[in-house]
Amino acid sequence: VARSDGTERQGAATIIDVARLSGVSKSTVSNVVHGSAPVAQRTREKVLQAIEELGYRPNALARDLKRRRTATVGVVVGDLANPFFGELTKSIEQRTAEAGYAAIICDIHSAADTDREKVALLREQRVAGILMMYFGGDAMVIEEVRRAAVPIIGVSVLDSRFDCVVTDDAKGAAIAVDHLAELGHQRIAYVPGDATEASTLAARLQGWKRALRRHKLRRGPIVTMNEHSAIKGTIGLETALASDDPPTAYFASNDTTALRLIDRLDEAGVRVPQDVSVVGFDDIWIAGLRRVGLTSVRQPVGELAALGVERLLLRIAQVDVDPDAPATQQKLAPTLIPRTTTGPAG
Amino acid sequence: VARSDGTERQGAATIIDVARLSGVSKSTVSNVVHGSAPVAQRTREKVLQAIEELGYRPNALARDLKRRRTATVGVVVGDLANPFFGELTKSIEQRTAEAGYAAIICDIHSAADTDREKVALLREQRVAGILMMYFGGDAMVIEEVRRAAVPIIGVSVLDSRFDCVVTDDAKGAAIAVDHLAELGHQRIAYVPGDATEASTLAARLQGWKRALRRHKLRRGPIVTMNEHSAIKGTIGLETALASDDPPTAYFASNDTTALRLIDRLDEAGVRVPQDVSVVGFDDIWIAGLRRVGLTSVRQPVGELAALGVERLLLRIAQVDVDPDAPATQQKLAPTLIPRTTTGPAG
DNA sequence: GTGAAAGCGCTAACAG
DNA sequence: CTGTTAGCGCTTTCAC
Repeated sequence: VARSDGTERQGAATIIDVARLSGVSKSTVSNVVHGSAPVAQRTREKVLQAIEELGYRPNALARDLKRRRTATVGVVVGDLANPFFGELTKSIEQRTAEAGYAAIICDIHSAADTDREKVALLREQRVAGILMMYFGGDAMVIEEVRRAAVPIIGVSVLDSRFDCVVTDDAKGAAIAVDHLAELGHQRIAYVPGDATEASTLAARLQGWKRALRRHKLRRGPIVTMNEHSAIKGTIGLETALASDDPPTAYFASNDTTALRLIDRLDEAGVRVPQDVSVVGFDDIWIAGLRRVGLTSVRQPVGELAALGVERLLLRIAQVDVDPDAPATQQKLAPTLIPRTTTGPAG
Repeated sequence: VARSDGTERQGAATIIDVARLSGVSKSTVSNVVHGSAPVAQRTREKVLQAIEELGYRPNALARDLKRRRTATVGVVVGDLANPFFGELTKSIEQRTAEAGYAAIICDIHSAADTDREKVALLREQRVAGILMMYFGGDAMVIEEVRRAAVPIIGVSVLDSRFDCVVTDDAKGAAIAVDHLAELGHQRIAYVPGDATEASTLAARLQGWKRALRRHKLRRGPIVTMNEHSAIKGTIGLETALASDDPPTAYFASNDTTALRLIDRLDEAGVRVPQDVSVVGFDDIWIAGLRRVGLTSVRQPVGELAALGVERLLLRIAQVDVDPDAPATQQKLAPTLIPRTTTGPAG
């Protein structure tokens, strides 16, 4: 970008550069850019041409600083590489983009990355709101957003302290167990996956327990795929298989876990579905492939994203009016998609 | 946040609020926050306490506006829901976060979302640099970033006009064809997937053609899974299967396409690998499941992300020194992972 | 060690 | 219709 003194401008053109080149004032430029006030046709053209010539783009930093609000939202996700969260994040990004918001996405890569730090970062960026697909439960996070009056919405995360849009996980677990019980299974294990968010994990566990009780079935074991996670009350897969009374069905907390479980079962020579049945949760697209054929509980991904973003936008709009409106919880209905990894109890 | 006049403060606390509460000046607060100048122990403590009390977070907008540079990068991705890009994006976000940058992620959801618009948006946000995992080839994009001196790096995208870090796609295609040729296949089809980025698609097509020639094999058909994409020179799967001389092997441009292809083959009663072999590209984790067992060309995802981000940081550091340094291209070696979807030609 | 002052680029009254 | 002005919250010399 050449300047009148012949030197190259440092950095990008500013509104002043445009004003100078077109011989008008900053305000007029601002008016043609935003259409906030009527501008004479001839003036507008001159300004537009100057903008074109200089490759001018308004500086969002300056605009937002002045306006005291940004058109940016923060998105916190536990694992983008998990296809379920990949799809959900994509869908969320689409909705926010449509609403004119840029999305700063933060993945929680390890224990070193805490949601608390991510939220602090997002606050510094003055995001208009935050969508959480992962929440560790830290009260400081709640405190931080509350005092700053930054709306926060849990998507596929349930916490009574903020608005949430979730699948009815307990019900999802229940319909999975119903399906298995109808097939005659008596010993149904639960397989929590570490790829699942904590509150979600708990709700599905709860749903599994209740459904077993409802069907008057003994509670099956909680089987973990992760050797080092020696959580009490849990047993490893080998132990489960070697027991006197091994499970004939496994309900996994999500599809990636179900898929890894089936792989281990295949490896161990346990036939699915002849010997044991497996049902997953999420219904990621891979589950639908013939060779996979995973029976799964489908979550309405698109709705989750749409309602989560809608709620966030609502909160953003009302933040000055009623920042302390009570938290709302929306639970969407899941659907069982029976496929070929479940069959009659042997 | 209570103010001295008893009212609630609007919005977040500023550096001035902190200064007032601790009885010092803005500069001193700034100094304790950044350690940019020595501050007396007692003063520092007072300031720190005020910060704590007010829940003060520096406003990144104001800081960046003043500094004339942000700690934000833009990431443009074609399809986050594709597991390959999910993994790659996750890995990239991790690297940028480690380097202290926030990532604004833009997915190209449809033809209505152009990379050009996304780049314009990112420029307005004054991102320090852009990572492109999708590029439509629009010259305006190049022009836009060039004149604004915003570094841009293609990751898994190849274009001579900017720095790129890619897998050697032609070589990947070649080793896939080599594998098939060794198994005795003579008629090898190419299956482009619309989930693959254009330059990548072209490179793999090129590699396939060359390898066939090298093996002195006739060029097989280009088979499309997408009925409406009646690109000339392409045939539908049904047509391919019904031909006098059907392919005995298919090389798909990526794993999701390969997986969908196998599903269609299964549906049509064509056995894989007994009747035909299929090899994919990317080696997403699903490919490794026993029930899937997809032979695939592995891309070094972690390296792609690491080198891409490294290169971007380098460019950002040098942007004032040498903004016009020539574009560099790094090609990483792919590896063939043979599994069970490929076998000897019948 | 600490404070005062000058902007960064922009918007939004308010005059003219 | 168009220009002037006063900041948004922060960093960064430069005095004291």
